[in-house]
Parts: sequence; structure tokens; C-alpha cells
Amino acid sequence: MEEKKSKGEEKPARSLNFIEEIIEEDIRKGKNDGRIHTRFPPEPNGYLHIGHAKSICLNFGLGARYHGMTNLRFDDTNPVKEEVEYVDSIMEDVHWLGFDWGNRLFYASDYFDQLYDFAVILIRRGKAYVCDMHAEEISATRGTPTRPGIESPYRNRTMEENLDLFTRMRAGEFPDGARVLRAKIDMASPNMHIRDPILYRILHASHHRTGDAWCIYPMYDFAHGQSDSIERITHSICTLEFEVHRPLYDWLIREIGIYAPRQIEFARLNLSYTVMSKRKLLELVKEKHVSGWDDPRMPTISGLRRRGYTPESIRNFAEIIGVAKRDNMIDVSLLEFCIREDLNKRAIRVMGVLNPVRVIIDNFPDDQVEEMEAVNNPEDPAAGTRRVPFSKELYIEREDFMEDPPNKFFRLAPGREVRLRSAFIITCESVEKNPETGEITVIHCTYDPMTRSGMPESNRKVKGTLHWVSARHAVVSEVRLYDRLFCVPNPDDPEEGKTFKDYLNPDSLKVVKGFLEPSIRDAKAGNKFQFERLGYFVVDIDSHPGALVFNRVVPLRDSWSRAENQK
RNA sequence: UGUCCGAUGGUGUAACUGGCAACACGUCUGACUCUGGAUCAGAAGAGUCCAGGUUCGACCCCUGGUCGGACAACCA
Repeated sequence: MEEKKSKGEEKPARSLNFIEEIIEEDIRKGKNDGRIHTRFPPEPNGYLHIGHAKSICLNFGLGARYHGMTNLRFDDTNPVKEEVEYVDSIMEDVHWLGFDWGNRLFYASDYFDQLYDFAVILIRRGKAYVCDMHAEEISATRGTPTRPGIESPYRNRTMEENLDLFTRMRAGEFPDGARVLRAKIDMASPNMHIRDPILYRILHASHHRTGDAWCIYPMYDFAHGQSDSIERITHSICTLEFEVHRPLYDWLIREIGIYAPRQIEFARLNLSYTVMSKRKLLELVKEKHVSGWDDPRMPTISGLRRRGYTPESIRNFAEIIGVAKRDNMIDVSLLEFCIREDLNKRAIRVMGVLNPVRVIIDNFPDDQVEEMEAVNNPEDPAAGTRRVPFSKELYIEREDFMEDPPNKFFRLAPGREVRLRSAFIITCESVEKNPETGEITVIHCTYDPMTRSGMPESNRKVKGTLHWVSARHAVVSEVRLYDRLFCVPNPDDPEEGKTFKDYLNPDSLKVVKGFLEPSIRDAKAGNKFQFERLGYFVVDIDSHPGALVFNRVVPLRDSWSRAENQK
């Protein structure tokens, strides 16, 4: 037995991504005694989106993989943009995704006292000074990426004066914008972030957690790395745009003289046919292009949840897309693949008709109802069966009938036979039309009682199988058919004179009436189904007893319509 | 005319750290099927941005280019 477990048979370990390689190298070297500690550090100024999900899965995944820990830390150093609503939604979303920060819920604002002390240390060491220039002056003297900046006239104040001024900044003696605390590094550095960056600014604003205790707030650069250090984070993982901040991150830690975490940057996720910046998402919400942060068309975690995505499918997506440093644009079809794969295994099948046409089974007794037994999920025998009523008058999908069909059309047409799923084989005998419009109003068929599912005759080969609903048993519901929010792959890259909003897809939501089999009557919000041959659907929170509302999560793959569309 | 980062099939990620490129999605065949779904079998598709160099041998190392991205908020 033992020897049988040769190398080739061990589970196919996927190769390491570059961050895992760094971590394993650090472990090998005995850095931090092999301890691994990561953190997910959102700013509570918006809802989390699928890009954050990548980061969450990465950070928490690494914590778990290396038997370490992962903190949730709110980077809340800008009171004017941050709100508790966002804090709450972020915690809900991280939990929903399946991750747990235990008792390690932190806020950068928890460290305001300590951060203040760090600033004082820098001042005492002559590494920081109070600058009286206003925002415009500072910006004007910062230079450009290709031209060095000019040193502030306040740069060489004495340590005593700096200390006094900083103390008075904190005491509230000065108005917003009057002064800032700056690091004293190098105004000529080719790295803009090293040109005496601002550490603290005066902001007489009340903070969602510290209230009015402070009127000076640390900048990102002075809060983030120090918070990492305080929490003894070993690997501080962030997105590429912070790469140029790393020298400052390291400088501050070194000059203050505290524990040094290692910052590692990776490429953020871009998804086709959507936008991913909080600013743009907020704009869509505020201008009512969508119903809210949790609109099922939004790439937010709450939107995806409402759309019917599962945490498992999103985690799997995060795993599949990988982690690297090059810019990327992932096709939404990959996300769709992930949710189909997941729901295929678990969603109960049900029949529903969204664009009905009446079918009358001429040889079926008028008032008779037969109960058909239908399999709940062919992928999962344990899901059992249910009963579906069959009667003389049915609905089928209008697209499932053609009066004059091409050869490859396997569905219903005059004289043709099709199977009704879990029921009988029927033959089309004739159609009735609206004389004015030419629209087909009724399709007359006959059924063969010997072909009922399970009976010997039912094995007869027929080309097509249709879903159907007994007209008088149909549960009428609202069905929301969602499509991509934008009609171009990259709305972030508009042509001259246009903005991303010029590419909003006018057909991203279509509301139709659905005629569903009665077994669905008691479905609850969040329940997911496959409407056979159509797609996956979830019961929306707008549902009420007797007035169900469904969201289409994603359509089924449809090689017929794909072939048709290619013509 | 700065600094930093990146460049591998249509998309994304690999390549045991130098041994002529793999996996997934997508695409296309075919089989099977009471979902034109799922499943199964197979195929096409890159010679690794370019030019040199080192080497028996380079996606991998070196040099020089090209292209793309990030950085000039008292945002994060």
C-alpha cells in the first residue's frame, strides 16, 4: 500500500504563484520563525466588488494554507469618505465569502494614538517637519516625475518648533489645510512619493469611530505600513499601484524603528464588460443607472450574491484566475463558467416558460390531470423526484415551435414529434393564427399515451425534448433577465469625448412574466433553480408569498442559439 | 524626456529554476443523452515582444531596444 503511493499518484499540486514562492522562501530562511500573518485592509468608503474578492481569497487563502492568520482591518483614516454602512457591508461580504477573521477585527483608527507617537519620534529624529504651505503650493513645489521638486521654506525648522507646532495642530489651533506634517526625505527623488510626503493633515471632521477626538488624521502612507507593523503582519499584500509606495513604506518603518512587514504587490482583477472602480460604481448607484450597490448587474459582492452567485463559485473563480503581476482582463465568461459549474451540481431542476404559446393536446381528456414524476437533478440522484401536473392545455416556449423549420431544428413543427420532458411524446397536427397579425395563437397536438416517461414506448427516439407547463397550474411570477451591464468589453477605455457611462447596455435588464410549474410555489429568497433548458435562476429578495420574483443568474450554454447567431 | 513594474495560444495562468511550451476557459469535431444542458473522446490554436550575446542547449541568464502599465490627491 505504502509504496503504491508513488510520486505520480499524489494529488496534482498546482504550481505556486509568485507570492507563495516568496512566502515559502521566507519560511525556508526562517524569517519570522516561519510565522505567516496577512491582512485584508479595505477602506470603508464603498461596497466590496469581485476584485476585492480576489484579494480576500488571496489573503485569507494564504493565511489558511500556511497555518497562519489573517486580520480584517479597516483602513479608516479619511473620515470624510468613510461610513459605518460600508463597514457593515464589508464584514457581511467577507463572511459570506466564507472567511473568518476570528477576534482580529481592527481599524487603523484604533492606532491613532500610537501613530501620533510615531510621528513624534520622527520629529525628534529630525525626519519630519511641519510645513505651513497650502495644498496648491505644495503641489506646485513637488515638481514632476521628470523634474525635481523644490524644498519647502519650512523644511529646516528646529525640532522644538516642529514639536510645538505639531502639538498645536493636534490641539485644534489651526484650521483645515493650514499646516501639514511632512516627512523630510528628498525633494529631488525620482520617486514622487519620496519628495517629503505628507504624513498628517488637519481635518476638523468627525470620524465614524473616534468621533471628534481628533482633528488631524494620518495619510495612507503613514497609517498603512505602521498598522501592518503593529499587527505584526508578515506579508502585506496589495495591488500594483502601491509598488511605488514601497520605498516610503520601508523608509517609515526603518526610521521609526519598528517591526518590518514585507509588502508584495500583485495585479488587480479586471473583468470584461464591467467597471471595477469604487468611484465609478458609486456613480452608477448615485445616478440610478442601477438600483443600488446590490443590483444584480453590479460586480459587487452584494450584487453577485443577489444575482445568485454562490461563495463557492467566486472562491473557485479566484483560484482559477491566478495571481501575477501583469495587467489582465478576465473574460466574464470565465465567471459564468464558475457559477454554471457549481449550480449544475446543486440546483433543483424545474420547468418554466418565459415566452409562452398555447398547446392543446386534442386527444387528452378535457378535465383530466395526470401527475408526472420528474427528476429533480440528474447530476444528483439524492435530490429525488417531484410531481408535475399535466393537462390538456399547456404552455411551451414560443421559440420551440417553427412553422417552416430548417433541417437542424429539433423542436416542434407541423407534423413533427417531440418529447415533452418527463411526460409524453406529442405530434403537432395544426396551428391557429391571429388573422390580423399572423401570430400563432394555438398549436394543436396529439399525444401518445404509451410514451409516458418510464413506459416502454417512451424509449422511442425523438430529436427534441421541450419543457412545458400545464396552463391552468402555472404559477405566474416576475422574472428578471439580466445581461451584461456594458455593451463593450472595456468601458474603462472610452473613445474621445465619451465616458464609461456611454457604453451602458440598454438591455441589461428585461422583465418578463414567467409561467412556472407549481412545485416552485413555496420557494424562498435565495433559493436557486435551474429552469430546464433556460438557465439558472434565484428567488430575489423582492419576492413575496404569492408574488415570486426570480433573477436569472446565467443562461445555460446553448449551442443551438450560438449556431444560429453565427449565421 | 525620470523612477518602478510588466510582456508566453483569443483570455488567464504554468513550465520541476537552463533541457525545444503545459493546464483551464473559449473555439471546433464526434459520441452519448428524456435539458441542443451535463458528461465523454478528440482537434485546431503560441514557438514565448524584437535584436544581439552567454551556453552543447534560453520562455528562463546578460546587453540594448520596442510596447504596455503605475507614479506629480492635505484619497486609499
